[in-house]
Amino acid sequence: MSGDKINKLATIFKILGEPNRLRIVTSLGMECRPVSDIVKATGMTQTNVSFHLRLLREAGLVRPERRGAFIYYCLPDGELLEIFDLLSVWIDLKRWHGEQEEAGLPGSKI
Amino acid sequence: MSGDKINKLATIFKILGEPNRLRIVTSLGMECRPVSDIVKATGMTQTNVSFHLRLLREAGLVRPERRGAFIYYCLPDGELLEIFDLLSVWIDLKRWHGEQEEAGLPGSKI
DNA sequence: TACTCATATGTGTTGTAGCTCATATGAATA
DNA sequence: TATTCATATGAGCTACAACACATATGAGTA
Repeated sequence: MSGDKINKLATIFKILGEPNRLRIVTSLGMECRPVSDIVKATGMTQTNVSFHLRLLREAGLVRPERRGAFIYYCLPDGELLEIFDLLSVWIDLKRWHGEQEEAGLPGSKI
Repeated sequence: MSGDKINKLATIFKILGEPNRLRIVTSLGMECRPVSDIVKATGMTQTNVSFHLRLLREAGLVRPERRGAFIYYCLPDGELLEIFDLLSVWIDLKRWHGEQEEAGLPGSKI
């Protein structure tokens, strides 16, 4: 994989690697919601939601849409949610046995 | 999606959101390689590779395997790489138009 | 135009991630 | 067992991410 691709991928991962941001994205689902709804749904402060929305927006992970006094935010498409599900299933099935404490070599401290 | 699932997902994303770590993972591909190989392939210092390998290991994203004096690291399975490809294609096709500078509302500064 | 509501943004603080240096551990070999 | 090679780990530094507060902007309405 090219260095450029890796950097873009890492950027997306980093953006999604913040629990509050991931909550915002998943709370959207496939519907567009105004910021005030996201604030209510997540319990975060308005300032903080706006802060994270900007990063998500600049990364292209979320799309704003003004409707009157409100600004609705939407996911660009549903594929992202499908990828989340894939990874989530992967985590449940293949990994995350406890806290991965015993990740070393069997019978050794590495 | 449950809060627990979101946290686990966010943890994985955060781990993969560091370019050097992502380079380590993708440089492994489906083969197991000793740390010294990873050091050569990535150009990072040994200390730093070890530092990141620990995080990857604790997250279950990489599996160590001692062979004599060497410790080989492997990906637990290939599905992870497939997910990377999915996201990478998504980035190329749907997103990342320039630097997303024009992510606001058309004809408005939001 | 003045006022209100919804959202964005600039500034400052604080915790933590990433990195390096020095050193420890553990396997192989003489 | 002494030495060497491969890798891990603890301590300390620095930069940046996440957050809050105060304030600005921009749309709707009286």
